[in-house]
Amino acid sequence: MADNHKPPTMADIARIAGVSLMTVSRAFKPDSLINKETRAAILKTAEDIGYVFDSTASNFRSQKSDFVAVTIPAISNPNFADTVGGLADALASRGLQILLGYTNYHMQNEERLIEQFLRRKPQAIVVTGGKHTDRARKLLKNTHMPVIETWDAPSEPIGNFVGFSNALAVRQMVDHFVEKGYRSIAFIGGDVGRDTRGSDRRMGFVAAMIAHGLDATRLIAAGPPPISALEGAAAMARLLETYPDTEAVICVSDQSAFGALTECQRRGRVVPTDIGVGGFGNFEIGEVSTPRLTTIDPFSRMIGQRTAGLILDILDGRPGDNVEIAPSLIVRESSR
Amino acid sequence: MADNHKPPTMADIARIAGVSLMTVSRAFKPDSLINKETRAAILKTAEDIGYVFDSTASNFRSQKSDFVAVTIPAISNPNFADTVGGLADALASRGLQILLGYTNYHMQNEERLIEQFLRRKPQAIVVTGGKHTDRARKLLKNTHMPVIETWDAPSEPIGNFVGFSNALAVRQMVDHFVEKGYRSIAFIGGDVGRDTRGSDRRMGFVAAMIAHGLDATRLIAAGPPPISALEGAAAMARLLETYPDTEAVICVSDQSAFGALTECQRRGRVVPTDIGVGGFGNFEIGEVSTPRLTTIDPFSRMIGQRTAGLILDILDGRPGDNVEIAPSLIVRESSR
DNA sequence: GATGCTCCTGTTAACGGTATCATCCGGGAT
DNA sequence: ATCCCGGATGATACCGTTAACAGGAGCATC
Repeated sequence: MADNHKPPTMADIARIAGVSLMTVSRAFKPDSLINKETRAAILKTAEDIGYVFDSTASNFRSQKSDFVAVTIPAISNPNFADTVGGLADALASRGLQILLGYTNYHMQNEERLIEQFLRRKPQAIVVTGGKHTDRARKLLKNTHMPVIETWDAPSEPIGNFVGFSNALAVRQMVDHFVEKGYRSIAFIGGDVGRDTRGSDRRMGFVAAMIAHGLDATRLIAAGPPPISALEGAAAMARLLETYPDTEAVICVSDQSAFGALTECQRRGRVVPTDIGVGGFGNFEIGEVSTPRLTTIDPFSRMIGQRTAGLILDILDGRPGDNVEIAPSLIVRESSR
Repeated sequence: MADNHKPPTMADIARIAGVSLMTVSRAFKPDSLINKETRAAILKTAEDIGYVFDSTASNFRSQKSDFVAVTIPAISNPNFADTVGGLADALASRGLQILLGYTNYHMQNEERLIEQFLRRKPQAIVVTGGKHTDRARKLLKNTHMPVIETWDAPSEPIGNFVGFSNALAVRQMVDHFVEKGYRSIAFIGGDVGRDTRGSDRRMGFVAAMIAHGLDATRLIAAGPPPISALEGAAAMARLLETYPDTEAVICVSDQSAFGALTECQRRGRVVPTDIGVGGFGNFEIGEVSTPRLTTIDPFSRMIGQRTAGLILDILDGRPGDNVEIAPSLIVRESSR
């Protein structure tokens, strides 16, 4: 097969098939008014000459893309990966493509990504969390496309949101621990302001402890996210040195909770008898550890699916309602 | 700020700033011939009227996008996530955007994704593995853009590749186990043909065992990928029931190896004394388990970085050389 | 026979940037 | 004065598709 210099266009197909350019165009739209045989002939011609539909030209002329832009803190966090997976699968049925960007937990990067994404005129833009730079907020506010914030329930959402209050979710865990008799409870992580979900969880911990009339000052820093199991273990070591009488610890994620758990075991502290451990995220690691981790399931994948539903609602002109996810406490053997 | 009906274009800026359209266009290209003050004035005007650059129009007219298309089996696999992360970071410096798609370990999905991606005329296309449907191969062969296969070292690459032989990587592990005195060695996973990396690893296991003159028939199925720790544990249970005298097991991934490890412990088999366990992938879970897992580090992130380098080489007209990654055996406490 | 309707096809004019080439200006070399 | 040259700007055509509108053919209805 000789290589001609220019890739074929619809005009080439039109000429060969003996129809007009517009008819060729229609042949490529699934639900357009066109004779079945005409379409078949056109598609065959297209296949024969190796025609490749030009989405760029199509998007340009119709002034809308088939993209949905999404920013997440990190692709390596299974929670966000699940959310994106749910979103992508649900949107694929409508032919919508995900445009994915990683902020590495930096709002500055998020702003840059948003700016880039807006240039492509996506059908909607999905961001993680409810905290953004002023400029990012302004950019999102000024746009006319659906804006969805996820993994949070901001009091002043930019557009809509699909998420939950991280603070309230942690409160569930504190309530559970207190009910089970733990009193001296510590929190690991969420010390770096830029991980807004982490610090929301820590703030939720503090508020809940105060509400129970308990000491809310046992806060251990674990550094910037993402917090690995090893960092969780290091934080646990510091915790036990600073507050040896700690009865329970709640960690910002299952990763760090797993690390904390192993550190307890290394030091001969029996979980959950000597010390209770709670995580966040319902990662697989908490399901296969010994003992298994008490955690909070944020329904990561569902967040993605509901986000997709919300986007489609809005695009179809239906009212777009915020979705409050209700994270669920999963009690396992790492707590009494 | 009242909302006018149409978003502003370069023509609007040109009118307001009193320059030609072309000058406005130049103001947005970093290294174009334009007076510094003129550019500043134009950019200020743009900011004032809330102009958003239209990448679609730009890509359309210049007949090239700033996309690099990438397909991976699953976003939730940390190895692939790392590869994409390395790729995305390295390409971002050149303003290239990743267009990411998940195949869910199905070549059919990969074919569909490739077809979609080609319509956007990306600068390059990156796929995972060296096995594809006939149609996908044909599509990739016919295109004129760089095609990179990763995570494999195919004997007949479509374009270039950045990867390694999964079979040879596993051979390293077998050699290590044999050297340490293990003889009755089993393999878990890789039974489903469609996970080509998994089955390559299993084939590598079989070949290596035969080369050592050992029994290569202890193969345990673990079902379709991705294989969770729980599935790894179940497979281990079956292994110990079928071949109680097994001295060591090599698993298709660290996830499944961790599951196998916990199952051994549940049954009172001491690792690595009673039984040796090896994984693949150098996941964090193998670093925090007790004992820690002997594994193979495929340098996931480096695969992404080197892929980016290769793409840039080709785009810049430099020769594009295949990159053979040399996965490295990491011996830890799960093997003697 | 006129009218209306459905189904299908065609003509034309964009969409918003950039490639290309032309032009203009000021200053240094000739 | 003339020429040349590099920096800066402008005029114009055009990338490949689709929106919008305009028919025409065939058939049923009045």
